[in-house]
Amino acid sequence: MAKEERGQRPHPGHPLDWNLLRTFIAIVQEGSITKAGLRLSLTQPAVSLALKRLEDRLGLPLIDRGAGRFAVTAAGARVYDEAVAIHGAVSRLDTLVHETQDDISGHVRLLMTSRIQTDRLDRSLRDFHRRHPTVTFRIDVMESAAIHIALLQRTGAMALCLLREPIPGLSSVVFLRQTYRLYCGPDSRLFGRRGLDVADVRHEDFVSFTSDQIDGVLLPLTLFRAREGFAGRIVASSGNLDEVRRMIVCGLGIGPLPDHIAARDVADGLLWELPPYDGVAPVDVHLMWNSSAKLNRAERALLDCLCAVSVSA
DNA sequence: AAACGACCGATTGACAGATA
DNA sequence: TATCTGTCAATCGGTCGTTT
Repeated sequence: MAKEERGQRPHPGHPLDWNLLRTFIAIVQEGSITKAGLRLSLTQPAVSLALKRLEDRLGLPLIDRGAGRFAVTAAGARVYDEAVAIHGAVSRLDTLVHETQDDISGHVRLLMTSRIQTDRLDRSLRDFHRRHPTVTFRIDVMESAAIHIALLQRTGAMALCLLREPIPGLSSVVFLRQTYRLYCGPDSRLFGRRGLDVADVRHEDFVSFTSDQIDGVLLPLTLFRAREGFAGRIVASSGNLDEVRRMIVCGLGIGPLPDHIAARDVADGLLWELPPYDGVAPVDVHLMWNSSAKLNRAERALLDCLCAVSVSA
């Protein structure tokens, strides 16, 4: 059928064959009908015909194709998004059906900000692994803002990250309370000096986190600097806690770190605590998850496990 | 630059097997 | 028996490298 003849939906209410969507996903992902055929163990004509059937069913061209030409149309992009969502749901059916009551298996993807150090988390993972040794893990480290997006898009099941204010659609409990304090490195003129006042550090160059902004999850640090009249320039920033620590130790400037993380460096003579000595700001680590996402049993079990040891559980 | 041929990818027609 | 979905073979059209 010529494309220009397809202007209406010729099969209103006709049930759509799932295989056509599966084939269409392969065509879009491979960017070629031939490659899609190889992936699906079909011949190229079979894939070409399947695409043509899908286009006929929907009454719209989905791929603008020809010799040396392959482009997903706007309608094709919309169909692809829906097909992927349907594929995800269908793919989970087998796991959901075959999971038994007393044998939890599966895969868990946990998202975390850098350097979440707490025995509470370590103990939970150790206990969980002993109880469910067949469950596999993947832990991805990223910035809190990226984690929030990943949870909303359901590409991760749960996360340990910072949170400024509640996010619609995401549930959270406080997993760990931590206080940020200011530190400097051994090269700083302030290193080793006791009994300093905030006024003594106000004009120092500053190392900070990329989320230390008015719209970031470390807003309390921003507010602290504004409240105390810090006038030093921000000479370096990173979203990774290890890199912020490195830049402070290397003397690029003074900067905030969670006190329990900095404690060992202070003991080793790499960091020196600065005023205010009661801490800059409390910044809690939250356990977060998408409340409307369908978790597998492994994910649900780990979430229950982590919730049980959370501060605000 | 034009012509040529090899190659690649898509479509079409004929036909076969499975299924309702 | 009609329909759907697959394969095979032939064909078309474009790209690319080589030759003239």
